[in-house]
Amino acid sequence: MRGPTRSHAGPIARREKMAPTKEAMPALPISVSVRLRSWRMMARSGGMEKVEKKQEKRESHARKSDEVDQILKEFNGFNLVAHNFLISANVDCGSLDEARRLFDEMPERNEVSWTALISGFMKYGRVKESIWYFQRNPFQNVISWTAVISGFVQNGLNFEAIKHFQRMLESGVMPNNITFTSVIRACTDLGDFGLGMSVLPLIVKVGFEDNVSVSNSLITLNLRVGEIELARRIFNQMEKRDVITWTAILDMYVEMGDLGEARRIFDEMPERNEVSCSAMIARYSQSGNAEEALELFCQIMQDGFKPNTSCFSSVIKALSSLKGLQAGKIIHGHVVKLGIERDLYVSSSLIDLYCKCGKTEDGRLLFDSIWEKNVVCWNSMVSGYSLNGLIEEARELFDQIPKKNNVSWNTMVAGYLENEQFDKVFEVFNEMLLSGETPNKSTFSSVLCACASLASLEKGKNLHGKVIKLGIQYDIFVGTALTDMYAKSGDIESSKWIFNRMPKKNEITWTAMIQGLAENGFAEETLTLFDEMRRTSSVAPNELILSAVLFACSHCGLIDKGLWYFNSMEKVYGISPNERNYSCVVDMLSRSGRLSEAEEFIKSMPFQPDASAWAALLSGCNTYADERIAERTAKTLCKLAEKKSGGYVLLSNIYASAGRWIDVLNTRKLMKEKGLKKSSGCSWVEVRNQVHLFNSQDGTHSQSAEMYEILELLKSEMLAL
DNA sequence: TTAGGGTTAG
Repeated sequence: MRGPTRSHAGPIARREKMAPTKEAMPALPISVSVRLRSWRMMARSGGMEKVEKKQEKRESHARKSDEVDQILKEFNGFNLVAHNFLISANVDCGSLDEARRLFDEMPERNEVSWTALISGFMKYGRVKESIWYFQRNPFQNVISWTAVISGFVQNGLNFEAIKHFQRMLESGVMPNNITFTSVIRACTDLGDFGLGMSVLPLIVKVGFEDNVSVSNSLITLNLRVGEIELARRIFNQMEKRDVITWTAILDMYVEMGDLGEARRIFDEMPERNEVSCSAMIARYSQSGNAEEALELFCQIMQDGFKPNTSCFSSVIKALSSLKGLQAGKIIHGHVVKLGIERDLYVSSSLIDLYCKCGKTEDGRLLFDSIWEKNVVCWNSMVSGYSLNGLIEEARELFDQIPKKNNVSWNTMVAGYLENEQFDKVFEVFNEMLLSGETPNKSTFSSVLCACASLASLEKGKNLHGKVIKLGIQYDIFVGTALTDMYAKSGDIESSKWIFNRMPKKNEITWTAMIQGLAENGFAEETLTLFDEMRRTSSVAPNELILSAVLFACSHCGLIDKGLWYFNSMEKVYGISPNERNYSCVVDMLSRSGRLSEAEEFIKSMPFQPDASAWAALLSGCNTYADERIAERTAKTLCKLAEKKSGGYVLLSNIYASAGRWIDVLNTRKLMKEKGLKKSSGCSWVEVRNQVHLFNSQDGTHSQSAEMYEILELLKSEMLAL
């Protein structure tokens, strides 16, 4: 039989009911005690899989139970210590009902019996039952109070934990180091720095300010709320430090963005264990330093360290970002060999790995092989489908998720965005709201991005209002999405307003703003902001930023500056200029009349120049009336038009913009002869959150007849005036 | 009775 919350081997002592005797309770022999303890330790350290394997080799589960029964019989059927051990052993294996049965049967219980059951219920999320026993517990000492407080914290009920801490103090029981550790953890999880630090005077009063566990939890509290200096001060003041202190301090440097220093600490740590190793690998992996994560993993393997499941899940994550399918398969082999493929962290990251490497079917096979899937497995598979363009499969699976969380919704929203089905983005977003799930930073950044793609200012403004209500408008992801949305919708002032108030900006934030300014024609501001970025931030210019800068230089007439930026792209920033960048330079030179230079520049391009480069030159030829170059350029454009479908339309447009109307007519004539049709233009307008499309050739809009009627009416009224 | 580490969305 399986327990309610995880797989278990079943109750340990299925014994017949014995008549308990209260008198004559000799102490349990040490050998028995040790044997029971080792059983318990085994259950604890390795989980039931390990226990089951060991049992297969040595003795059957039933025999072990018989052995325990035998021991109990030897001691007149009842021994308090043995019973307590049995309760703990059952708790460790998740057989809570058997633990309770044993407890209820006991003729006499001590504080250990009570605490074992109370903490046992807490451990498996059965909070109400835990409290029921706690309230009836005659031994409400510091240990059982602490068991309840830490139990609340484990179950995410942090306010309850604090409340019980207050009640404990009111009842006159003094906290110990473990109580303080649990209470500080509750404050950390609540993100309440003030509350956490308000416990400090009591810690000093009771004399635990030098305790390693208490200091460790205080360091973590400070790091979580960004009080890095205070965390460092606590660390410096500690006389004794353990492996947990050192692991926590790794986080401090990661928080400061100094992974190099974190690695130095890791290398110099006086003591390392599998947790500190997995912490370092995870930090590399989470910060996008996949190669380092992989290297460290290999190194600790070479050093003979046995990686745990955390190491595996982090290294698989690193491999999926590197698209390391082959290495991933090797790791998968190790995982199977070690029998840890059932770990949900490992299997979820493996699904992600296969999908990120384009092996969606392999990901699905793995997904189907998992018996007890959690929501992360589902989300990983949904995400896998959508990133491989299988958005319908993603939606189908999404609909089957038994208990969706906000990541499930965000995955689906992001999936539609990635697959450019913007109307679906809003549809799922609305479904999400209706389901009662609260959107978060991730949701808003995706939905705002959809608004930016549609240049849908009304929807974007509406979402901005929601974002303000949640107080997340200057978050790096949301702020960037808002900056981009306003810029793409043409509201550059609002875009600048958000950008200027963002406390932290990354490469994408700067790109959105610089590109936004350039595309909205604010050339000088583009260049000023680019200079500011170089002076004040550590962000390196990327291809998009430099394209925007070139575009701005071209529009400002800053030819030499533009050429200087163009030349520095490869030399200084290591970015190979693309066709767009080359065309931009051609445009720049042509606009300023340096036509021969522009023509030479086109010829020097490392790839086949596209129509836009020649078009820019032709436009310049028209402005500066250079017939010779114009003729050559027009011929080349004609050849290009023949090669490409739709080339004539482009050519005709180019001639039109260059004012060469005879050539326009000739091109159109040529198109007619070849039986080509000009594609129709269209425009759209957004009314009450709905985008209405208008086609220039056919009246596709359902209400076009009514619209024309109203137009006629307006016309006649205007004429009457 | 406790503190440090892991997977999926942006």
